[in-house]
Amino acid sequence: MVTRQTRQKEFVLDNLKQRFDHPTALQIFNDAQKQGVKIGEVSIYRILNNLVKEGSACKIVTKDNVAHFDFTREDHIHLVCNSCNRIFDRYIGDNEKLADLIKDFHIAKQDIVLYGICNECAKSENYKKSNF
Amino acid sequence: MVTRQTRQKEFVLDNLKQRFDHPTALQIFNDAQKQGVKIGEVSIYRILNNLVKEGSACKIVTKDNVAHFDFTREDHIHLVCNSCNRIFDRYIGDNEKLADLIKDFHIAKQDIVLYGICNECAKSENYKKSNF
DNA sequence: ATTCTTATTGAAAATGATTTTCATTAAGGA
DNA sequence: TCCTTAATGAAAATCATTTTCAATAAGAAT
Repeated sequence: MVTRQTRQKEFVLDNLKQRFDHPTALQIFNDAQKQGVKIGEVSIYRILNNLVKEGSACKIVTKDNVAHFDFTREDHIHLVCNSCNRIFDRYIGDNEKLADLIKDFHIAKQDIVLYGICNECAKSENYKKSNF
Repeated sequence: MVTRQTRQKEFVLDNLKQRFDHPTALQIFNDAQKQGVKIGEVSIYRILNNLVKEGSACKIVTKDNVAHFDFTREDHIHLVCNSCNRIFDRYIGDNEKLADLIKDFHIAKQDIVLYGICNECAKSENYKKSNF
């Protein structure tokens, strides 16, 4: 299957690259409309999910069940506020301590969540079928 | 407002205390039915959300947009598999390094998410109105 | 440049977990 | 036993996201 370059894909990727506010699909859709770019909302969802699959973007789900997207740049982690649903970036090295991550943010250990692929799924390679 | 003790609340809390598999509302509902305990699904959602609000439970949302619940015990963090959607507990101290969290799990830094309350919301105390 | 294949799009409908509504039930104090 | 109102639950609503599928268009082939 040969992938094709389209206006829609280009717009979504560019929009995501330019901004640092972890937009939702709807926010990107609104940007497109403001700029007179014709894209259906559904296509934005599909394009974003594809970017996540290929590793060019990551998806962060806030507690209001809304997916936010971020272009994959330098390694950083995400601090998510459960009240205002904003997402903050924190750049931190491998050798830094857990306590450093929690500083300046009110986080219980139970609310530290690391999304990845468990060893079992990684071995079976089933995860390739996954949406993430 | 005086809170009242009910069979329904008791069942949900007990069920959550007994299990370590981070059940969904539906799983708890199924347990109730198997055991002949009459509770509506809606009530389970409501009771679980109340437990989260009061700090007795925490909610972990997997990438398939399903909420899982965990009775608040010792401090531990959650590793979530994006393929099988299982949730793993990891007990870890403040002084441990970030690298230790990632060991044995295939995680990009972008997929490390810490849910909490940002300083701004904590100051304004708006977060008390929040569901979390 | 034109044709052709099929990847991609997008509108409408479907999905599915969760929340809201509101009449009914029942906890537990009076 | 009565009374207030917290809590429940069935049905309906919500809402982000996904699926469907006919129409469109990228870009290779001719």
